[in-house]
Amino acid sequence: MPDPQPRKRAETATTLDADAWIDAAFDALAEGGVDAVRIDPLAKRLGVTRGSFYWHFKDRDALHQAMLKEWRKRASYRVGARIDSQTSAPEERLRQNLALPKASPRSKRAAAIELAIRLWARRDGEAAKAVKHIDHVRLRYYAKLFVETGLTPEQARDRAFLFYATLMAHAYITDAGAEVSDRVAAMLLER
Amino acid sequence: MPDPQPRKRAETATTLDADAWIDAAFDALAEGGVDAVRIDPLAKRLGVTRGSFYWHFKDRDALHQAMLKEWRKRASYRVGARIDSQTSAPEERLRQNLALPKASPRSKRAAAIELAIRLWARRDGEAAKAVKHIDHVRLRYYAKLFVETGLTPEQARDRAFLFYATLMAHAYITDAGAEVSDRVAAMLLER
DNA sequence: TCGCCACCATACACCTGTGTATGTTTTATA
DNA sequence: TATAAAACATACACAGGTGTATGGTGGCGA
Repeated sequence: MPDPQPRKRAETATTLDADAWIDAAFDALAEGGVDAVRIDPLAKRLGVTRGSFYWHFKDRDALHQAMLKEWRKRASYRVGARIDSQTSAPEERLRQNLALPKASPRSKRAAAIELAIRLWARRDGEAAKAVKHIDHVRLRYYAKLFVETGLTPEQARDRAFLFYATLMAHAYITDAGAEVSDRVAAMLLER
Repeated sequence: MPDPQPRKRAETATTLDADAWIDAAFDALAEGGVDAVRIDPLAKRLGVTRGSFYWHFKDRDALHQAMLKEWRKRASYRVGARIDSQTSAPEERLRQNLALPKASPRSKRAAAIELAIRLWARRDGEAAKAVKHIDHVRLRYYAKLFVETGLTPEQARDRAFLFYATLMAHAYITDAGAEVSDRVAAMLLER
C-alpha cells in the first residue's frame, strides 16, 4: 500500500515514519499475534533503534491503539471502495469479494491479521469494539447487495451471514478444498 | 473435565499433575495465544514453582507439543462421541452440533482455543498439521451425515463446508446475530 | 552560516521469563 | 519405620523486553 502523496514536507516525513512502524507492526501481528508486536524486534526490522519508536509513540499501548485505528480504516475502506465501484451489478460486486482472496500472498497476510485481532479482542475491549464494528459494516454491506439482487431484507441478512461465513472459512481452514468453496460460493450467488 | 479413574496410584498422581499443567496451559492459550503459555505465570496459577514444571516436561516446547496432542485427542473425541451416539438420525446429530455452542462458557473457551491454534499454525508446522487433520476429520464427518440424509457425495461435501463455515462464523463473529445463524442453520438442514 | 528542531542513537535501571543445578519434602513400598 | 524414588522448592546465570534520560546529527529556514 504505497502512499506517495506529499502534503507538507515535514509532516509527510513524520507521518510516513509512524506508518512504517505500523506496517511493520502488522507484519509482526500476522506472524505471532499481539504479543509479537514488540518494540525491539520491530526496530531491528526497520534498521533503527528504540529511540525512534519513543519519538513517534508514547508507549507500546499507543502503537496497539494506532494499529486498531488503522485496521478499522483499511477494513472500512475495502468495503467503501466496492460501494463506489463502477461495476454496479450487485452480483458482480459479490463475485469480486469472493475472487480476491484467491490464495494471494496479500490475502493470506490479511487473514492472519484478522485472526490475530479476533484473538486479541478476547482480552482487549478496544479490539473487541473494532471487530464488532467491522463485522457489522461488512454484514450490512453484503445484505445491502443481496437486497439489490431482489431478496427480502430478512433473506438478505441470512444470505449475507452465509456469504461472510464462507469467506471466513475459506480464509481460516487450512485444508484448502478450493473447488468446494468455489461451488459453495456459486450456490450462494445463483440461487 | 474430571478424570477420576485410578489405574495405579503413583502413575495416576503423575499423569494428573501433567494434565493439570496442560489444562492451565489451555486457559492461557485461550486468553493470550501461544506466547501467553509461559511457565512462570502457569506456575503461579497452579500454586507451585517452576521446579514442578521441569519435572513433568523437558522444556516449554514439550508442553506445546503435549497441548497439540491433547487438542487432537479432544477434537477427534467430540466427533467420535457423536458417531457412537444412540441418536441415529443424521439430521438430529447435525442439530446437536449446532445446539451445543449456544454461547455456553465452555464453548467460548473452545472457540478461543481454536482461534489461538489456527494463528499458531501460521508459524508452527506441527500446529498446522493438527489443524489440517482436525478440519479434515470434521468435514468428513459432516459430509458423511449429509450423505445419510440422502444427498450425493458432492452435494454433501458442499453442504458440509457450509455447515462448518456457519459453525465457525457463529463462534468467531462477535456481533452475535443469534437469530440469523439459527435461521441459517435451519436452512442448511431442511433444504 | 548559524542555530534550531525533528529524528534517532546510546546508556541505564528494572522486570519477567527460561533453563539448570541442587536442595528439601512427601509418598509408597519393602 | 526405613528408604528410595517422586514431586516440588530454591538459587543462579543469562537473555530479552520496557521505559526514561540524555546525548548526537543532519537538514532547512532566517
